Amino acid sequence: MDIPKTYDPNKVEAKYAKWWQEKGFFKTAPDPDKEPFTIMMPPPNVTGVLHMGHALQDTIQDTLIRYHRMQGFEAHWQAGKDHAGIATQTVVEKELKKNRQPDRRTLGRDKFIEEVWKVVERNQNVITRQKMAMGDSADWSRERFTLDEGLSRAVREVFVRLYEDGLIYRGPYIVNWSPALGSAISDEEVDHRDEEGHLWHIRYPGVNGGEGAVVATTRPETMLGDTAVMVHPEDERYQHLIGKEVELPLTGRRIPVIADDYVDREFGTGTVKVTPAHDPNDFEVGKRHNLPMPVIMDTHAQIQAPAPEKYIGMDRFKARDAIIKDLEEQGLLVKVEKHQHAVGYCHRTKVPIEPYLSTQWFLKMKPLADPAIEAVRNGEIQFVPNRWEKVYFQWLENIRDWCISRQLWWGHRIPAWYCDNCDEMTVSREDPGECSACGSKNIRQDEDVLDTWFSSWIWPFSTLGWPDETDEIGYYHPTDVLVSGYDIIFFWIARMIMADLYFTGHIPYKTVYITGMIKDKQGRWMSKSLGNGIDPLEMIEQYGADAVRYSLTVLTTEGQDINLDPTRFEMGRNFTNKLWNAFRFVASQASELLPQQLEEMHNTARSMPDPLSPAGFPTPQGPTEEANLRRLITEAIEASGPSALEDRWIRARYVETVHEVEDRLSRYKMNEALLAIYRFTWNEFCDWYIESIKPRISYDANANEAAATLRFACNILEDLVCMLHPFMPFITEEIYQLLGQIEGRFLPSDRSETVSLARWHNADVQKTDDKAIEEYSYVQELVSAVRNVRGELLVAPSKNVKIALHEKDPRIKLIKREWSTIQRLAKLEDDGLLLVKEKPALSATTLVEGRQLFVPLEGLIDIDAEKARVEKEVGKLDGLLMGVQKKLENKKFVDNAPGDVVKKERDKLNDYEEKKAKLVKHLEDLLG
RNA sequence: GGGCGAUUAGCUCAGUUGGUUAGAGCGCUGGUCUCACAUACCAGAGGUCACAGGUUCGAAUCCCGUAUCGCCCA
Repeated sequence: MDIPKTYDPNKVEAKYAKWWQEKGFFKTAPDPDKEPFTIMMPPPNVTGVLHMGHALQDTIQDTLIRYHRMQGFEAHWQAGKDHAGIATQTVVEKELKKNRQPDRRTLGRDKFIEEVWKVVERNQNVITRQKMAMGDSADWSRERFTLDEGLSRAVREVFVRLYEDGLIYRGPYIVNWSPALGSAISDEEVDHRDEEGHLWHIRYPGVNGGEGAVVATTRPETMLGDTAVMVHPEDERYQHLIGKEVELPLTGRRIPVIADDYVDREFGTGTVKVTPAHDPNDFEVGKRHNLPMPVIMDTHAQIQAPAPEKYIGMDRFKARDAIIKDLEEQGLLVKVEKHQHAVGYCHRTKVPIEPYLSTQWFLKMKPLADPAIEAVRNGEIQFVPNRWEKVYFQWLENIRDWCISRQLWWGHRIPAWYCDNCDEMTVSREDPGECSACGSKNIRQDEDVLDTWFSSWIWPFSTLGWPDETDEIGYYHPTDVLVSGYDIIFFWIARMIMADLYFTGHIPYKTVYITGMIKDKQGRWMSKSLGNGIDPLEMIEQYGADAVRYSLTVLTTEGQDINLDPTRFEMGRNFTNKLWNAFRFVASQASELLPQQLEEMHNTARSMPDPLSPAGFPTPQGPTEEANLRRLITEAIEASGPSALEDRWIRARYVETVHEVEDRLSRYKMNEALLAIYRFTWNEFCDWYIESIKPRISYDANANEAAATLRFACNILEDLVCMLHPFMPFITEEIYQLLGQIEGRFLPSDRSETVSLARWHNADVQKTDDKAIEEYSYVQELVSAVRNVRGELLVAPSKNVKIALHEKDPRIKLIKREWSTIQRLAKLEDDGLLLVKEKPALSATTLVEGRQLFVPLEGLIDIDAEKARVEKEVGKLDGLLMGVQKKLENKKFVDNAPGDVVKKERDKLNDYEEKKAKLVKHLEDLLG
């Protein structure tokens, strides 16, 4: 077999990504005989490309999916994409501008939407290909899009039902307005930042030249929309003002002074201006006091009528400067103070939010929130790590109504129609042809679209065919795990739970696994503007998808943020290289030896006597020969069970590793699961097992034994790649396929076509082997001890040495049995085992299991180096002894600690003292 | 203002229910191109577990506080 010397991930990965799809291994269907395991893939925005966050979350999801698929679950990973209203529309508008095409308004709604679809279709494919490159084993044939026909129907059903249930309402309220987007946004889309601003004290003169009032404000430009001045009703300083009027500077208007206990007497002057159309609190005041509510800014936050002519058309911040200047000139600016305050920014455009009075659609959240709180409170849904539950509760318990309308074109258009004849509104599942009240055909659909999250919050069931009662809903839903980041707990996760409970009566998923966020090396968010993003595809190209997955998984711990340095992918690459070479070694030996042995079996089978014919008669041809061959093969397979100590040891360690992986995965400790496999692969299979079998497979070894050993090694390696497959799907598939091609390995007939459908070897049905582990550990300790002496005394690697043990050492039998292994690993001479009564001259001394092991180094030993080495050992023991002695001298410890703990300490004390005595004796010898 | 997280080796991070000689990868030091792998092998150095108290026979781990950094909510 021709195995390339270096592993080329790009080539291999492309091959299997394609093959898996062609074979349809990841397609699922409701199957009552199998238990489902389902994950809904968080739908990525169609605007973007894959980023590191996706790479991390997809890796975790894919690992869970592949693991369960191998365990025999109908493992369904629901793929899909999100139309991402604001993001997509913005991207397309920018693109139009860049290409000097007509802008959105000029194009008109229909033409513009056509343009968006073009971009979306282009991006859709790119994203899917990227996810396939990651190795995502999703069922792409069931992929959904939030704007496809079925999901659009589901969205409309949800809207209409909530409207009919009285939870959706429409009306004029103060909303968070993003002047950059020209749209309302929800509370969650506003970021608050503490900023150093100013508090301007402005005099509003009394109507008859009186003093009037001095108001303090952080946003003087809004004064153009003031319709009152307000004081606290019990504030004795201002009793005389209540009910009077003051002049509103720059406008020529008069406004009343009202009393409302909303006012904080301690803040500023205790007198505040009231701008009902541009401040949420003032809006409430305005309603209470029946104040007029002039809107003095347009949708781009430029001043508009009824503000004075002079300011019209000015941007709000330019207007602020102008107003301050004008007030100053008129002597009405009393004082300016520095002032720390929170400013809301549009999450997407980073532009300050304008509180803005406009007519929008809202969803009452309280009735939806209560069951969602309960579902987590009673443990039906669990967050991992569970600290996020607190965040979830905090938000739901203080929930506010959700503004769901957006002044955009790209999205689900609100299914409400207004009648031009009777002013009635029709809300309907089907597009109505006429007004539901007066029957007029003169109706217009609402111009606005719904918030994107209004379609993604029903993702777990809309993707499965809801509102129809499909088999899929009954089978896959509720799903098992949601894997997502903490940044969208409010936007998405909490809302999904609310929607599912309301519409299906079920939870959407049992577990919410919250990942950390990927930051740059210095812990900063990755962003385009900083240019510090790491492109996963670039990394895949450079290191391979398996390496990227490996590194991301290992770096993920309990939802902690990851500060990612791209060089971290080297560890993944190194691991794939290590695994590849281990495979290359075993497979190249096996593919040379096993076919030869098979050939011999054929010959033997031919010359074997027919058991039914009398001895001495010539062997007949045909079925008997085949039967003989079968017998020989069966024998060969039996012979390739674990026979040597290292076989039994590696098998036992494999079983223990499977056990560890299962345990860690069940607790979502992905990194620990993978590290267990890593250690098994590198530090046990490669460092010890392969090295141990080398004598048995070398050219001068017995051919049958070598063949059996290689068959066993191939089997272990195959088990290993199966265990690793959920984490690193590509290289494991490649190795699995190539292992299957080794002639003479005698594969079981039920061996699966692909490793992705290989059966997971559950640990609980396999046996470990304590004796093998105990004995092999001694071999390891012995070898390490000799290596330590060699290393510290700078014995040349090419130089073989001898070892000497006391003739009564209880391990001598074991050493003799495992001599070929020990000899090779410790680099000993063929006859390098000496049994002695006392220490040979000029020997280094070390301890194995507390007993002395001598390394005679005549002519090589450097007394000073050996002294230094042993003194270091003694020093270590002294440290340990001190700790133990201190404990045992403490009467309280001896009296109070559990018996076994005290005994352990006593044993340690004896052990250390014995060891020390031996080494001290050795030191004395060296000096003497 | 409320909440959460972090602080462990030069760097990036692990460390279950309190009892280990506190670990890994990278980096570092010394030695090896040993017929799978130099993306490797062998050996080694390196930590007062942020600080200060407390509980306990015993604390990196539990409790209180302080400091620094970061995030979320208001």
